[in-house]
Amino acid sequence: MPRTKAFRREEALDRAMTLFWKKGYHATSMQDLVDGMGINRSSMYDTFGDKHSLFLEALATYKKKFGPSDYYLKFHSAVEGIRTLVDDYIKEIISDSDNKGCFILNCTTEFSDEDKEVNKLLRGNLSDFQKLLTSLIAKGQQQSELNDNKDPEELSDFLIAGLQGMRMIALLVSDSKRLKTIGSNLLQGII
Amino acid sequence: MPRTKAFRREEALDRAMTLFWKKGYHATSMQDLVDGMGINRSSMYDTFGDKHSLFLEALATYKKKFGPSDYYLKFHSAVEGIRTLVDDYIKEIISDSDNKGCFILNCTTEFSDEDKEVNKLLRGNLSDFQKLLTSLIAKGQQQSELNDNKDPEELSDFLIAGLQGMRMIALLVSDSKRLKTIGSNLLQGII
DNA sequence: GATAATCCGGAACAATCGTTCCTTAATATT
DNA sequence: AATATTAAGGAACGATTGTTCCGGATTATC
Repeated sequence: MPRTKAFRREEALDRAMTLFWKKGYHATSMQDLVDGMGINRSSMYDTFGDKHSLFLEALATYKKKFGPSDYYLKFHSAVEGIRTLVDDYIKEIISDSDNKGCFILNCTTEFSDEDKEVNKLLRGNLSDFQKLLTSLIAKGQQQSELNDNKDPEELSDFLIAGLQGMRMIALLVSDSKRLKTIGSNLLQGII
Repeated sequence: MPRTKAFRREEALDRAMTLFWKKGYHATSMQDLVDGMGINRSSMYDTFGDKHSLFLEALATYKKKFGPSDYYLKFHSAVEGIRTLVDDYIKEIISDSDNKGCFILNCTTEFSDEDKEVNKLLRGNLSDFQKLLTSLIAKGQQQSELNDNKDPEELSDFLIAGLQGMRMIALLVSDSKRLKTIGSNLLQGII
């Protein structure tokens, strides 16, 4: 009976994610979204509800696609896992040609405490990141790849701070060599 | 002949700074500013021009008040200067009870490349910060307080990334002990 | 006290904001 | 072919956006 959907929900959501990612929540208008998502205004409201709901879905999509992944736990060497994670992080920054930055970090500054739902997602992402790195570092210490004179959790905090700060610097300075140097200094900090 | 100003320009600008700092550029309306600055709408336009000009002044004010200061160069021990800088940074974060974060970092994510004037100010701030830390680290190496096996500039990048990332984390997690631990790990990274 | 500069209150502007609604077109299932 | 569901097009809503303008109140200087 029903007509098949003429647009793919997932694809439209992907485009919304990119728009919010690039311009932020407040600066992105529904008109921008209608234009950028390639679907009708009515379809947008029917499919995603209001602007805020659409934004939450877009942010959740980003977290799923670009957020912490268990992939890095699968390396035999924990240190190799961490090194790959840092390298991938830098690659992601370098390939961000239009300087969108990290959607999560963008939201962290845009919504201080004004939006509880957004805040919960952001804290969840940070928590996931911390758990991942803590596991990796603990594993590296058990394998004696890493010095075990420091708490894995505290080293994880240190590493996350460094990576996120690196992302911020990259928004103002595009010099891949400098990023790589920061990355290598961060790795030395946890060995 | 002229009536004396009934409000102090500096004080009004200070309040505008706090408003933009807390909510960002796009989310702060002129009505918010009229209410928050405590002056009349007409006076606001007469004194500061349009919204964008007011914002630039507010941001410049922040940079002057909270940006990199040569104060830390005056310590006899460079390491003590750096340590004090890091401690002050952490104190500033902790005392930020309503989670405004860093105005500069907020702007870095809000304006990717859309505003050249803002971007110039942000890059200037980063550059000043780098020069300050590079001087401090170089001085520390000359005084043999620091190991000189690494380039001061690269250590400065490393330190800035860590400090800025710490600020981002603090927006989601309020735990001063964790911040201090990150700070001490950062200091160890440059020794 | 007259003059001139400033501040204030508030109305008004066009433009845009997010959102809703109605009508028409299209198509997969019965 | 009839039906039901979806997408599309577009007008319209009230609210808010940034900005301008005018009239009146205030006050330091002459």
